[in-house]
Amino acid sequence: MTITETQPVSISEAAELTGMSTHALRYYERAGLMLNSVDRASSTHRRYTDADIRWVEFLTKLRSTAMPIARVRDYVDLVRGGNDTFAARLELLRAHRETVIAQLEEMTRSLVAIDHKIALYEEGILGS
Amino acid sequence: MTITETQPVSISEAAELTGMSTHALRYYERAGLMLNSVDRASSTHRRYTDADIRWVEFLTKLRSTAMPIARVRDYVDLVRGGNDTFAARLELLRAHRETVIAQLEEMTRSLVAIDHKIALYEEGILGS
DNA sequence: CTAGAACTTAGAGTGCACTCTAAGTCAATT
DNA sequence: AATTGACTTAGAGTGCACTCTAAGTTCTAG
Repeated sequence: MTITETQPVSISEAAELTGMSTHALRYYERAGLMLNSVDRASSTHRRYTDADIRWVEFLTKLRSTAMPIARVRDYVDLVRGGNDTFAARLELLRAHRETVIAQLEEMTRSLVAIDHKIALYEEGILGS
Repeated sequence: MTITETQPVSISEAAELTGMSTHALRYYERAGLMLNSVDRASSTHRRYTDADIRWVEFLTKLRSTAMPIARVRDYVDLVRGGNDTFAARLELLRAHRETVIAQLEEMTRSLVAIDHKIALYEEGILGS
């Protein structure tokens, strides 16, 4: 019977679980990133389900790879569009994948340059 | 005699060489990121030396690894501070290095999640 | 010498992604 | 029943990093 927490949670608990602020969670919902608007208990207070939490976590992955909010919304809109949008979603994610790889490469190149400068400092060689 | 371009260049040429806008180059100078203010030919027009260009390129590496402008300025101030600041500069760069590595790790984790979703789409399994 | 392009400055404007505020409502405790 | 604290909304405010504008100056070509 050890079923993992399946009770919907308040916005502040959702914030703790996802590492976002309550403000940001409301902002995401207003920005149309929430797939279906979060349920309300007492007709006003939000109740985040497990699925909501997992969705926010996926959004966070998109955002942490520098996908702009607008692009995230495009993806969400496609998901809302149903099965006809499978190909478009796949294309969007693949395109994003390429930008992420490019970012990783640029970052890695920059890191190498920074490491090089660190090495020069460690050898006491440098002036700038 | 094949000496590489060593003539100072105009701001628009500097922009082309560094991939930044002329606006951004002026902004960086005003923000105190330029080590020593760029020389002026005709007492008004900027002349970027090779050293200036290389410096901007290094700044770009710091920026492309998400070092905030304010932190970059801290580093520049240390460099201006002379040899006494070697240890502090090294420390700043090492600390930044850690944040870059953390960023790379998070990005890579997110990429894995995105790849996983792509794979599900490719197998025609998914709904969100 | 003149026209036009490129440059100068200070300061205002932009876009993004939150973040905060105000004024009020709801829930839990005393 | 009243207080306290978490929640609600719409909308304003913030911080960052540019980016643009206006009004004027300087360089270059003809």
